[in-house]
Amino acid sequence: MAVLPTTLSIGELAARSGVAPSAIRFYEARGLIGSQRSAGGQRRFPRASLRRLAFIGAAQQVGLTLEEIRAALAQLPDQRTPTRRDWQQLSAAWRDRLELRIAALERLRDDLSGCVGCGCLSLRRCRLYNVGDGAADEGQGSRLVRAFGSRGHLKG
Amino acid sequence: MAVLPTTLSIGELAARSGVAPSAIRFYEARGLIGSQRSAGGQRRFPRASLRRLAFIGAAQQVGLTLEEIRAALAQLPDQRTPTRRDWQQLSAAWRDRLELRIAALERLRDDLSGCVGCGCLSLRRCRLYNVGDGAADEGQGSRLVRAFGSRGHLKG
DNA sequence: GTGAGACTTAAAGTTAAGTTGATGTCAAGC
DNA sequence: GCTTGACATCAACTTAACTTTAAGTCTCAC
Repeated sequence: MAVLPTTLSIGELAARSGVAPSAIRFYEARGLIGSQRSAGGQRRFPRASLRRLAFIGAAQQVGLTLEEIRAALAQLPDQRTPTRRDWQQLSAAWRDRLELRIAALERLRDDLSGCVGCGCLSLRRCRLYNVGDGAADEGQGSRLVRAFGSRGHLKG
Repeated sequence: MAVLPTTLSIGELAARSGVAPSAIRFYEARGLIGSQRSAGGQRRFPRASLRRLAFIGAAQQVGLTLEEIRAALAQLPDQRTPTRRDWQQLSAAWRDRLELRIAALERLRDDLSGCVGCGCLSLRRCRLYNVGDGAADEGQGSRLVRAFGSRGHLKG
């Protein structure tokens, strides 16, 4: 059996985390992850970096940007193992965001389901498509579809 | 009361749809939407373009790229009002994608909930974080978090 | 102690989905 | 019939999150 090393090279970390070396360097440059250096200047990561990368991946799933993740991680005092309270706060915030995104997608799905077979695209009063049309004298067309959710997180 | 015009300038279409003129031009360049031209070369959109834009917006919510949306729209014979069957096929495909994304987010949420207060970040066997770690002799670390869902749609 | 392969940095490239700017034309109310 | 605001095109810029490339350095198994 191979002995588990106490530190990992960037290649080892990449292989075990599934995150590309270039991405890991990128995260380091953005302050999401730290490393020691070998005598020759190569990165040496503690094993905790694996958790850190998993954390980053999970946070991205939630729809956070790297900057937001960096800010969240920065709140965990740097060389301290996060406390239960640290973690509770982060995960609660995440769950709220997740719930919102899930609700938005479910709403869209339900509206879609209600439309199946109705020939929506040619109808005047479909919930999904009767949007912004026929509002000529109102000066402020409805924004049903746009209001569905956090479209913004995809592109800032 | 103003009379509803049979065609819309790009500015009118933008105002009523909530989509910026530059975005509409962009969609036209990408083949997602068409227009006639006035004698002087300005765009004139049929009122159906409002539905088209709503369609595009809804599709983006589902996580489709503009290219995928273009392909979907291209299946609807160009100057024909889509049939019930056309629409059924599209919306069924969308719902499948939505279901997948919803399921992935719910799984993440549930794992998060299971973790609240457990001090995950410092534990060895949390579902969320015990990923790719300790797999030194396996040569193929697990990819739990990465398998959560379509991370890819965010960047292609 | 050496050679292959992993690592280093910096800069430039990539993709999606647009926005912004420059420069010039159209449309319409007075 | 003119001026003002909307519109036209085209190219360049933007942002996020990386990847790729180039040129050079380190490591370590033999």
